[in-house]
Amino acid sequence: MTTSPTNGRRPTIDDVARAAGVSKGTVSRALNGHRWVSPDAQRAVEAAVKQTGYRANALARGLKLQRAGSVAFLLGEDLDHMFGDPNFATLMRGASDSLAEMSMSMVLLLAGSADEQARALDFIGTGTIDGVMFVSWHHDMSVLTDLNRAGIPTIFCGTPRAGDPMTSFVTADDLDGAIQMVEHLLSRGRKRIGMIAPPKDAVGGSLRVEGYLRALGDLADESLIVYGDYTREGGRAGMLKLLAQHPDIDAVFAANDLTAAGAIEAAQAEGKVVPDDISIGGFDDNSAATSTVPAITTMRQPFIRLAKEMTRLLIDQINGEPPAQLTLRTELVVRDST
Amino acid sequence: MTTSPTNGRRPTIDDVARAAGVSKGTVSRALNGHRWVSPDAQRAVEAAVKQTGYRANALARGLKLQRAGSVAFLLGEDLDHMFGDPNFATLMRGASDSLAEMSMSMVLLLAGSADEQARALDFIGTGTIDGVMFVSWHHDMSVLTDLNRAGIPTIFCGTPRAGDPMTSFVTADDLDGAIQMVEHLLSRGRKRIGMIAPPKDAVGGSLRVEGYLRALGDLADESLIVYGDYTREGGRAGMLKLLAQHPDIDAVFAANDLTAAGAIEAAQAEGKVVPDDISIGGFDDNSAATSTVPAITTMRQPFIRLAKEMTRLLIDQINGEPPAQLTLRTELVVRDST
DNA sequence: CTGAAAGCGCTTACAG
DNA sequence: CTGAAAGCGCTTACAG
Repeated sequence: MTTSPTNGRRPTIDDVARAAGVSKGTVSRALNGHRWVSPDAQRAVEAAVKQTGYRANALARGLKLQRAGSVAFLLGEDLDHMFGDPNFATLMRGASDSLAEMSMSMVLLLAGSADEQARALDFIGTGTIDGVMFVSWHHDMSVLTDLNRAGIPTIFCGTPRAGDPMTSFVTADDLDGAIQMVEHLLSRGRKRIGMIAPPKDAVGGSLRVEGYLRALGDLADESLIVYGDYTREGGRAGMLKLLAQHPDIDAVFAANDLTAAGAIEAAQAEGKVVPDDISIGGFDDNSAATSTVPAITTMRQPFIRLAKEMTRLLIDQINGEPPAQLTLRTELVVRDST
Repeated sequence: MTTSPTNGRRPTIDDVARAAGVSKGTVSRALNGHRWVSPDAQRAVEAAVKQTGYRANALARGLKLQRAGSVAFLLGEDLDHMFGDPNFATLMRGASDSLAEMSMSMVLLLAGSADEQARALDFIGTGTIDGVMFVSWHHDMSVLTDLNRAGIPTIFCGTPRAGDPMTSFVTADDLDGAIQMVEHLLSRGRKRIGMIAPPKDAVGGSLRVEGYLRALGDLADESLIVYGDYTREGGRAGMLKLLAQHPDIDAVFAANDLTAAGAIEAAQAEGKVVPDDISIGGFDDNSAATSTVPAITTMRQPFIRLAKEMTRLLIDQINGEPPAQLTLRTELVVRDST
């Protein structure tokens, strides 16, 4: 029965303590940055950790601390819908990065189908997760309700609407963003400005429509609004419809960049010159915005910042702070499509 | 000091035991399906669980059992590259589903960048995960090496190549699939068959090239091979190149469906009729295969089955079985492009 | 500054 | 069939 650092099983804190010649309490204190550890002990522990390849068992640690040390990125959307949406990857990577800075880890949980929802909730209920970031492009907030009921710290990405369960959220200012874009279009001398709107159940979608209407004021004409679905295809279809019904339009506010890209393609296919004949503005400022010729004038959503604030607020909440809600401004990025 | 089922903290097994009027040992036995529990006790426990809303703490359970109860789906690819690749979503959903059937949960871990790799490895080393499914479209197997060294049960999706660390894997038969496709093209009377190959570092890519060459035998002409990158764009470019260099080709084997879709578009843009002037075959049978007109003849990869076998083999390995390697046949799906 | 001890919430031989 | 007890690997008051 030797000290056998590695005989198949993972080294424990006892192995480290033995190798360092101190008690495991001291090892723990040395590792967790507590004061009250002599330089000698600190050195010995560090050497022993290196020698044994010790990593604290997260299960044991979490059990004692009543903290799992990880949060879920819960995706309330079918995985396939996420494909082709560059926002998602950016948001997710941003969250993963800022979580890592706080030495917490992120796990992605799928909640697109009812089945997946049940599974995710089950997993969360098991104590493996300290909190959840809920991301969904459409309004189906039953998961949020369940999470609330279970008392899990949760933060939502986007603006919930009236009637949705009350939670923390972080969002870009959809209303103001839409206003800025339409005002930009107006400043370009455009008079007949159509909109290819977000799908009706999109989170924050009605705010963009409202901003559009508000900025237009007396010029507003509801018949100039057609609904898209946030895809390139939808943008094409929307533009075609708009052109057919209102041959006189000279600008279009597209609900997002993907939509704008499709709209540009369709307009060009119809023989229109963008922006000379028709200006087209988008929303997001993701890779789609520079995938077209001309490149798209758009409202930049601060995705990385959103992700950062989302993790900050969530962690505060895990630490007992009350829920909070944060709205971030968007910024006009002028390119060649307007 | 009442029994207080819910006073903020989660109910524990002690709460259930108290409510059911039995010991916690009995509760545990009742919940884990052990024999040797009287019907009365079983009923009492079930009622108490319902009443308290008890869910076993996974941390405590895992600590005792030396089992985390979850596996990682480790993605060795930049998240952005995954977007636009329908295979990935299918594989991931398949894995998630079959894992759920074994009441294990799946967490997605990103390992696209060096940073993410380090973080993922760190997380895994912490004991929160019982095993990992490693998915990567390109050859950079250093993660596999680290996983092996750490003694983490791991299964790879795709065929590692000589020199890669030895592990379990599940793969579609790339070699045979390529042979089948080329033979199909030959059976259509095609003589000059080009190939838009997978990128050179693609997992299993060289096998598809080898199958192409082998099926062609004496007809093989290496100058008819151009390299793509598994994207639609790459398919377009490849086709254009092929057409420019070899105006006489009458068929193309595209490395995957995305490539085939791009190739069809490019061929048509050049005034070719598919399949009359030129037959184009793909590989995968995902949504891209039916996104074009004509729809694409392709080799179906059994993604769901791959995912299922991947989880089965991984779990066996977690349970102490030795590593294993499984190759699944692909199936020719004839559509209109050949 | 450090060690011994208790306890986080489970499961499972071990007695009965 | 069931309860009491030990122990999984940690952290943190509590004494010293």
